[in-house]
Amino acid sequence: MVRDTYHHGDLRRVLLAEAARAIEEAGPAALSLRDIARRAEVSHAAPTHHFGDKKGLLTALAAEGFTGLAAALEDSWVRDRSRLELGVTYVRYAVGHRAHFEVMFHPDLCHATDRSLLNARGRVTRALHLGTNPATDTATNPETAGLALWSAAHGLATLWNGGALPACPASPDDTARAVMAKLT
Amino acid sequence: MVRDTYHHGDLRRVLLAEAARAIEEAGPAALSLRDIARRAEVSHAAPTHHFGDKKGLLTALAAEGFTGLAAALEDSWVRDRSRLELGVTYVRYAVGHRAHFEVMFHPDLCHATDRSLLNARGRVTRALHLGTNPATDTATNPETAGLALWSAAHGLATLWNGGALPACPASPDDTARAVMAKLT
DNA sequence: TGTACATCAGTGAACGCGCGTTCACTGATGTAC
DNA sequence: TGTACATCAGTGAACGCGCGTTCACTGATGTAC
Repeated sequence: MVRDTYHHGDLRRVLLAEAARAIEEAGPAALSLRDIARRAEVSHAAPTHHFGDKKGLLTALAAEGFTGLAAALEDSWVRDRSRLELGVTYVRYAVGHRAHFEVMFHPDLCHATDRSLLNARGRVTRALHLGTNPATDTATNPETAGLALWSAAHGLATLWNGGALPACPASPDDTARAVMAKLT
Repeated sequence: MVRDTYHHGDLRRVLLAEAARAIEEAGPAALSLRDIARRAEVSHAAPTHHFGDKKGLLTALAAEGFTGLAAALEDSWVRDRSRLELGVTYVRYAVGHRAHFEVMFHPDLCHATDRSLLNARGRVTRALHLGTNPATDTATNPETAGLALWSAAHGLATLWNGGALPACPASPDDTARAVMAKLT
């Protein structure tokens, strides 16, 4: 124990951060509560105290990820009022928060019915439809517009994080901008 | 043992099929060699005999997936000569082979340097560029065209398989067609 | 056609390990009076 | 200001379990002659 006090003070946050680091290093399949506790330098039972069980920790991580992504998207829209930039922001967030992103879209790993998780996820879905107007967009379905943007951004982010792109020289931002520009 | 012969006859194929079923049910994180052996009704050491180790099995599954996808894409191109349909085919394959698709894009789970895996993956990448012509497409970068199609199809497939789409009524094919139509 | 032998495919016991979870506990903090 | 007490946060020992891998083995198959 490196700590000088018995109480940690900010353990919950630290555990989430260490979980994210561990997932970035070896993927969510290799994650264990005991490893996270080791990284945080607390006893191996401490994580359970904060999250109930392993899925509880991953649920919290996913919820944190959805909340952060929703905030990033909303900021982006306020700043640029551009759906292209909305997609770029999505990719940037995913690449910058690989572990969160990984967990967010693997419901197997989480308590699927967790309220805060569902709320945060809904907020992201809504943000992805900013700039599509059901009243004026009668010709093109705004659902489809939202889904196309989501698909392209999500796909690029996933491929990028998975190392599937063969020797891509450009930055994620530039690549995302080029891809998003192909959407009508 | 239900079998009446000592030798199984087709164990390798059966093990891959059972692995795919197991992954569909509970995700790749929950996969174990012993569980696959149980499903195939062989001793728990039998899978190791065929694949060397756990990663070996998943590598074989991923390679099988890439090969099947490449074949589907090539067929699609021969049949329709349509890049839109190429994207639809990608989504259809991914939705119809969830387990393979999952493993294909998680290099953590595989022996990353396996030759047959890399070959099959390259074949998919090439198929995704069918119909983009470096000679004539000087205005729009064919790399970008390939990547945009890939991103949109991959993203839609991933979101669909992950259950991320809120109550989508249409079939994967129809949804993919609508999304792909938004690409220039 | 038969026989010897090499090779292949699957077995089952054994190993050591790290895991998630439980539990009674103790140290620290906050609140009521 | 002090004291009693409830609550919270983290501990460390213990549990039972399923796992991947190894190993010497045995049953079955194919091939050479």
